[in-house]
Amino acid sequence: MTREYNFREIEARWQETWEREKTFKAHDDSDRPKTYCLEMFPYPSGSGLHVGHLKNYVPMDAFCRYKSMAGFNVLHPMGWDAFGQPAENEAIKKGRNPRQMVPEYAANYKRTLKLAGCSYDWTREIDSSLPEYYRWTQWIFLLLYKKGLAYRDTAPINWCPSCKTGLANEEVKEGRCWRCDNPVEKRPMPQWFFKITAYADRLLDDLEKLHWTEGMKEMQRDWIGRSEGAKVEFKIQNSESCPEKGSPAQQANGSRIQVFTTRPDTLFGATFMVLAPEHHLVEDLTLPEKKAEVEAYIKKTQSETEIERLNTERTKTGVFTGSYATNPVNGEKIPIWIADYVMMGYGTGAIMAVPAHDQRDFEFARKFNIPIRMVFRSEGGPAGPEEMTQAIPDGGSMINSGQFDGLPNSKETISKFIKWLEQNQKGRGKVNYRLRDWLISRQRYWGAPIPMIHCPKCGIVPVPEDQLPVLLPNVDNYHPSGTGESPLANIPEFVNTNCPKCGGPAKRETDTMGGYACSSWYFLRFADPHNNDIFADHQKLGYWLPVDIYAGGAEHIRSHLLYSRFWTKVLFDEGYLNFTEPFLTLHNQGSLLAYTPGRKPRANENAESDGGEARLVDWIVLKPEEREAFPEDQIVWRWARMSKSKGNVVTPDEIAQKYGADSLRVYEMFMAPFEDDIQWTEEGINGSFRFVNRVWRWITTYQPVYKADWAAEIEQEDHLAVRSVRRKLHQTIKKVTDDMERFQFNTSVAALMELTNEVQEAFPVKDDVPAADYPCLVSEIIETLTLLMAPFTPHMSEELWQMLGHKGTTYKAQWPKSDLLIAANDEITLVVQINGKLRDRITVPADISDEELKKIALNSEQVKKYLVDLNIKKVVVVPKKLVNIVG
RNA sequence: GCCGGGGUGGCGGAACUGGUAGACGCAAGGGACUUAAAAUCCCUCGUUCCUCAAGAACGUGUCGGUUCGAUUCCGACCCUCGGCACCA
Repeated sequence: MTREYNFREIEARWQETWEREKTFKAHDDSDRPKTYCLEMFPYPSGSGLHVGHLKNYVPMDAFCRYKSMAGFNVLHPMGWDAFGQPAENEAIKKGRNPRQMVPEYAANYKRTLKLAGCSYDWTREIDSSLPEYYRWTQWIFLLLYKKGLAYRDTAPINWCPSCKTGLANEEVKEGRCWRCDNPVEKRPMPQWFFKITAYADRLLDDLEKLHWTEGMKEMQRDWIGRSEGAKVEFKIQNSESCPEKGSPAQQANGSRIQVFTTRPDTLFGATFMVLAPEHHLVEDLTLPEKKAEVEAYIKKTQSETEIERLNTERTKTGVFTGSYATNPVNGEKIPIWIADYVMMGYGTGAIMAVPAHDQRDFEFARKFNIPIRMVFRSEGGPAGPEEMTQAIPDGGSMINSGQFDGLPNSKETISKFIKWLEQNQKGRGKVNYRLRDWLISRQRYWGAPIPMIHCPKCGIVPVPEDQLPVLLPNVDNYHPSGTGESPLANIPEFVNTNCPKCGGPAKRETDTMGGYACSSWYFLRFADPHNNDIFADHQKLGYWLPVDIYAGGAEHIRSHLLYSRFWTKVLFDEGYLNFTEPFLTLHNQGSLLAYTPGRKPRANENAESDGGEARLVDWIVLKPEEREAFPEDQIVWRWARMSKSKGNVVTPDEIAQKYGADSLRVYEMFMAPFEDDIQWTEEGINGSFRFVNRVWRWITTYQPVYKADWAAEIEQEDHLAVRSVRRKLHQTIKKVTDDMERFQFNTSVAALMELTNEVQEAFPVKDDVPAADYPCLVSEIIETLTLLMAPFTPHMSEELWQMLGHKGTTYKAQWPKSDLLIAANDEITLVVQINGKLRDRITVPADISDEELKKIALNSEQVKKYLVDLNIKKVVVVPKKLVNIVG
């Protein structure tokens, strides 16, 4: 009586039904508790979705379906991160206008997500490149500006010569552009920044509230990089060549150099100072006779890429400026050097160097013969600098440190130094961050225009809110200018405007906002995506937000999450939100790996890689055209992340065609935990396909036996002979429910497989109509299994559900409840150990007492033969589980 | 170098708060059905010893510790993946 499992027809039909019935529409008013589940919205690329992308979408979809069945009002929206460089670069490559291209690509993504059976509320679809969306991105920019959190500054920025635009600090990975992987340069440019550093402590402290893994929190902490210490002022001594007067710059700066140090306790050991070559005082501090040398050094460091400078292995270099400073604690005259191991971007760009207790300073001092002075010493350690082979970071007690001598080298002593500095006005306690302000300006076309106007009279004036959005003009040529200016600068109709303040002629800001601006608040928009009066209605935000479960790639941990958390806090401070953290729980999905042919690099391929001594490559993917002629025995196969560029992608379309979307879903959830990578194999998906088929076959076989009112009569039915099946059923309900809550899809599927195996053994699939021995139990299994499968195989479950005579969708059906009495085992396996070694397993009643357990264990034939020459010292009994006989 | 995750059969992976290691699946081998194949169903499947069985020993990266008992806890080390890195 089995029916054919025609998955192609079934899946297409139910996808249409869901769309027609708006099954997944989230309602803003409901008695049910809400849950907001969100995947990071994708940039819809031209190559479309492959099965690897579904590693995120499919499990999250199963989770949403489960939550809906468990009684929640689920918000599960989707949109497109379409504004920014990836889309623009793609459009340039294809010679297309992003305005037309993006919707096409988005439509293809949407089609594929529907094909995979994903349950999105498409009425909330958003596209960050549409004016009705970016109007609010601009609005938030103005809000930040009003709060003094958006500012313009000319500073050396990370410049990607390939993308021809500036990059935020977070977008630089190992000195390379996160998008195109080319080395970045430093370039001074007037740019817009967001003052995220003002929120550094809150971004750090609030991590405590979140259900993120320790690893993810730690990454955010690392990136924020809080360190406590002191800011200390070193007076510049007038140089001997011009004894009485400092240069104008020296006077303007009060003739002082500010340094940040985490170790003010080592101040007495500071025997020189080092400034970053870019430090603004360098020019003034350089004596005429040192000028040539210093300038040559600066030139040399400028030509170094960020990558070269990041290399910690190389030896220290630097030059003496000829000037001296005064050590504030002991009045000593110490030389001022410049060296590239001091970075302008961290702290004040200047350090006090304590060679005895800092390894970098030690190396530098040894190389340039600068005195080394210990300021603490421990017993057994080196007695003096001449005995040192490396810096000693801490320990022992203070020496050579005036009134501090004898104190232990400890945190308390550091506090005493800071107090002393503050009392004597030589410095003060200071917290420093690695985090730098967020560079938002892009000299590119495809982004939200920064809503600012430059007026010759009034200066920088924000665009009034009622004039938003500042529309991105439609143009033919949107290529980067290459001059460093945005393409918008060449469009007079856009640039020329009137000052909102004085009405006079003025010019618009031509930079656009980087894509991260759009993605820093989209999760708020989903609560109320079509609102034209505000970015989202306060009440709706209050109902839906914050996001309960957020899932996405680990590559976004530092930038996107940091920026989103920052904006959320700003909007909270302004009273727009009633929560301070947007994403309560966070999951990072693993990737899908494909077995990929490659080859060893040729001799020249590593040597001349751009950017100097870059990473060593030991494997290069074979391009399809290259593979044809490549000798088979020289191919090196590896598991590599699926991506279009590697030519190893598998599309959902081809898999849905061959095995069905439901089998694909089961496979992606079953093969590994959510966070782990999956090695894609066709055999694997075939295994999932077999499982789905078995469920289908079993349920359709026994469907004639099904009675919808089984629940009323099942307690009267005598199914003692098959009670273990019913027990297994209820154990499985519990197992799957618990695992879903913990985001453990792989073990959920495994539990369903176990159940299916056991059910099939008790009620085999035969060709003839099965005997209806236990109609109520069979009905319970049919119904429960159909529903338990629904999150994993939604199409098949809908089909079966309808076949059983139910109206409506499984999405709104009630998730099965486990009856703990039925699930309870009436027998347990007693494990008998002797000295911790397994000797016997005995089946005993579940309600057995400890005494009986002990008795049974000692009487076991298996055990007895070991007991002959064993002097029993002790018997450990673990209730209802185990007996360990110790001799 | 620092921080974080992880090392379990031929493979992917299970094992709740210390208590039966290897669930579930893949691959492999054998068998049933079939003219045949596919599909399906049944059996075997960590290693070693023993002719087989019964049974035994070993076994969760390595070494050591705590414990009646350790994949699980502690210490040291090795490998691997991810993040950060002349961060003052």
